[in-house]
Amino acid sequence: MEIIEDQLVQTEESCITSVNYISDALYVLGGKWKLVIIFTLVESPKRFGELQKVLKGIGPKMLAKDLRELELNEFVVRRVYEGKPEKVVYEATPYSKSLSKVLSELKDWGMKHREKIKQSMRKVS
Amino acid sequence: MEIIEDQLVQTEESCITSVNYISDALYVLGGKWKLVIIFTLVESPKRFGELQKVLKGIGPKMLAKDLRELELNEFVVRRVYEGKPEKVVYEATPYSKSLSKVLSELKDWGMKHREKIKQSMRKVS
DNA sequence: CCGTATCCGTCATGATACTG
DNA sequence: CAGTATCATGACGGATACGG
Repeated sequence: MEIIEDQLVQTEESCITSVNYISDALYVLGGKWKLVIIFTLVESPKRFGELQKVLKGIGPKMLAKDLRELELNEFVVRRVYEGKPEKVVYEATPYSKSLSKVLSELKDWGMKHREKIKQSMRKVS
Repeated sequence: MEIIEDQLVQTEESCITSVNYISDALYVLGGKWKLVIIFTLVESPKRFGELQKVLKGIGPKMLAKDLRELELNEFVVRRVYEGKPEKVVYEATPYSKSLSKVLSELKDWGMKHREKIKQSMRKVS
């Protein structure tokens, strides 16, 4: 019995380690918008207003807050170009690009998920 | 000018579509615990108490709520085995397993991220 | 052991108005 | 255009007690 317990603890340990990695990731990437912001900025740099348009539904406060946090964690660079009206552009860093696999897997899964939802809606109706 | 606008709208459109897929995914998987719960259950089915132990820090209320939602969205099956003390086991469905790529990419990224954090802490000290 | 019920505090999110 | 200020709401989280 105790031996079995030990084995369980072992397997649980490695599982817990993996869980910690995922929790770490979610700690910096968590929330409703951060991953989406990173995704759109990896596609191309964008201005504040453009981001608001692409991320339908986000308010300026949340967007500003998330951008600040993403800048702190080095996912995003805020560049200011002086000029008549000065231009502010947000740009994804190489570190953001290290997330591209995660993002593309998530996007693929999201596509399949949407298909599944559509089908179950057909069944209901 | 209007033609350029149209082109921008085109590129934005495809970007927005991808954004929607990711938002869809985050809608069902979002929050602090859902992905972690799915991950541990994909490794092996677990009981309520075991989950509480593995996910250090989650309270019974949150765990119950997330498990209920995951059951609704068909990520998890709740199985009850009758017996002296009846046993309740939560099990990942095949649909959860369709997330395995997302999860392993996220885990890998989390590992690298932890390394990066460690290094930047060394630099500071 | 498996949860539910309750209370309560904190934080994330949102809507809107407003300033440089 | 880029963001801040303000206010409101709900999600999340912790503690504890309780019932099946």
